[in-house]
Amino acid sequence: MSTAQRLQELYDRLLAAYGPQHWWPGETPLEIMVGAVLTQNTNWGNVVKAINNLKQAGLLSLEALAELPRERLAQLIRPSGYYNLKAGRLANLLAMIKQRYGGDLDYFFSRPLSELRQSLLATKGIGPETADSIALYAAGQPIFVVDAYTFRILGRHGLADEDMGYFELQEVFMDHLPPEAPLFNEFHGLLVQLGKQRCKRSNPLCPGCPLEGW
DNA sequence: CACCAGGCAAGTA
DNA sequence: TACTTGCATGGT
Repeated sequence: MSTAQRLQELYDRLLAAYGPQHWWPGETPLEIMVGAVLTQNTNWGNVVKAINNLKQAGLLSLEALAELPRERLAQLIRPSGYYNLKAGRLANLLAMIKQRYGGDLDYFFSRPLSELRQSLLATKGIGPETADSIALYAAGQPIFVVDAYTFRILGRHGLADEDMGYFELQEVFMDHLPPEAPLFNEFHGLLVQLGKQRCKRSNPLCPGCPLEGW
């Protein structure tokens, strides 16, 4: 069984079990980008509270966020945790987009994938997963997003080993799947859905697991 | 009550 | 280079 075939079966099983996830759970590219930073090591429910605070204050726009005092921003995103840290990270990101791309979000997202990722990764506080989440889900570009669930699930089933890093695991997907954003989008969403199902670390063969025997 | 969640960067040896 | 630690809220 080739890696390509195994990945295809993984995808098919998850899709059959959970159906389309239509990710990212956010309405605009800006909201998706902000959510990608806020969800770093944080439960999504807390991120929703933080984003709602920004929405209700009418501050969920590039201009408003960029002009917001750091302390005020921190208080608004408080429910998402690490709020001082994340306020700084958001500010770094907004500053980068302003400085390099004139604050034009559509233009920024339309840059070639390599440049987009390079700019994101050069921003302090934006690591591989956050950068790729923004590139895929906010910009719609074909890059596979790896996260803690991806390591756990693929590791448990023999497609990733312990010493594998982010970019290595990413290559497992990129090297064996067609580079299509809609596929990468759905695949990652499905992996997170499985990861959240409480089928976590101890019991790969819990009853009814869609990956039974995979 | 302890543990965890869709990371990342800085510090230590 | 390879570990370890700080960051923080809210749900289970």
